[in-house]
Amino acid sequence: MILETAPRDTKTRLLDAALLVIRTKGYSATSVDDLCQAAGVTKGAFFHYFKSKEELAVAAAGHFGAMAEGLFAQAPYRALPDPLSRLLAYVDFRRSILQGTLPEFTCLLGTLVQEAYETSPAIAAACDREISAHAATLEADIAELMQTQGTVAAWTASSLALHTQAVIQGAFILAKAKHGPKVAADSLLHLRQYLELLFSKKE
Amino acid sequence: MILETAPRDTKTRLLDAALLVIRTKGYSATSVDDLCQAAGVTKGAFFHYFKSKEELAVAAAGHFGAMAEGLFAQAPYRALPDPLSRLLAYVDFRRSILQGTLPEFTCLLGTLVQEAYETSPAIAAACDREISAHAATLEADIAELMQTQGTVAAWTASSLALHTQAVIQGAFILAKAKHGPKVAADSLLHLRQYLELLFSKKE
DNA sequence: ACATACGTACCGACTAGTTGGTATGTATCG
DNA sequence: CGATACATACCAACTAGTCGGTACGTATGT
Repeated sequence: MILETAPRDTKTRLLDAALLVIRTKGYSATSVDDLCQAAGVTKGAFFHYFKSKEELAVAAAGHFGAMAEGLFAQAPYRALPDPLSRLLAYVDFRRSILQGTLPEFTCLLGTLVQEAYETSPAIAAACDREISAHAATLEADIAELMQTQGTVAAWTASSLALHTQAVIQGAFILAKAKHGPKVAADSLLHLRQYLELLFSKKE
Repeated sequence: MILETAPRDTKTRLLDAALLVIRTKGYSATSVDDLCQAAGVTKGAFFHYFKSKEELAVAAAGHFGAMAEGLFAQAPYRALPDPLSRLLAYVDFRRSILQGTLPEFTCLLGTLVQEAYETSPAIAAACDREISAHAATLEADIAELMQTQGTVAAWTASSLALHTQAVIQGAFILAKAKHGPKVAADSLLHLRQYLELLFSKKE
């Protein structure tokens, strides 16, 4: 039995093209024709797989989330033994992937949600889902840290996990304004220092 | 001599409309007709004052920056005597203005630069200018703090000032994803705590 | 073995509406 | 008078989405 390679290929090509083009031009400024051209696919194919541009955006958010999940799950820092090392290494890892051009390392979800939060509930929900899912991967380590160190605080593990994502998203915006990753790397260093100040035991 | 109220009025109406509409729908999704309708002005008037949509965006960035400058310059916290109080009160003030709807309290500059950083150098430069100018108002207090406390660090006053802006921008993105200001307020509390951990003298 | 039937995966011309921008007019003010 | 401040009509280009058609693999019936 021969598995058809074509169908999945075309759909994936469109999703991959969406990641790049939308992160470069923004969602609204990206036309369906742009996407088709970047994917090397016709308009007929586009609307065969997605019934609207909005549906493509929702699927692209899922595609981006799945890609990120794979990237971070496979990353070497995940194998570190204690939660503090893992948390700090997560920030270091995020800093290390600030490579290449801006559309390559910035976040599709932040781009999408900023344009669509008022006009497309479906896109906003998809972005929230993926961002929150990624934050949740940090929450376990943070919760463990708080417990073993007996942290008493006004904030929760969840709020700190989301704060890390806020810093990352904000770092991307500054990187776009200044057209380079340096300012983002600096901001991640401040985030790292905050986590160290919170959880490093003072001897 | 009677100052003509009309010309400046029309131009300001367009700029004010731009602040609201662009923050709601995004830059690309906002048409010139949208702007004219929101401002109660015709297309002829629009192109009388701005020779292109892009030029309007650059002017709107400046308008937003000027508005912010006034708001923060007049804010009561500015009168506090010591730099640490002023810095922490700045964060508290930013938290206190997370009121009303999202388009009312989010940042036009972050919205604009994310959409235009690759496609419009003029808009990107305008956003960078305004964001950096606002960050600079914090830099003096941070530098003074570092000096009086003899802070020895790998980071600079400038990088910490920019980091505060990254947190704020990222907080807005999360607020948009979750459609409410609570997550943003929580993130600002983490920023406040970071600043306290950095600068509060342990007695 | 072969015909019929059907579903999936496309293709690309087309349309109705929208876009940023222009051309040309007029009204008012100094 | 001439300059400024609009208003209105208009246009070429582009927009998302549609639709009739094709190519091809597979299942079924005889």
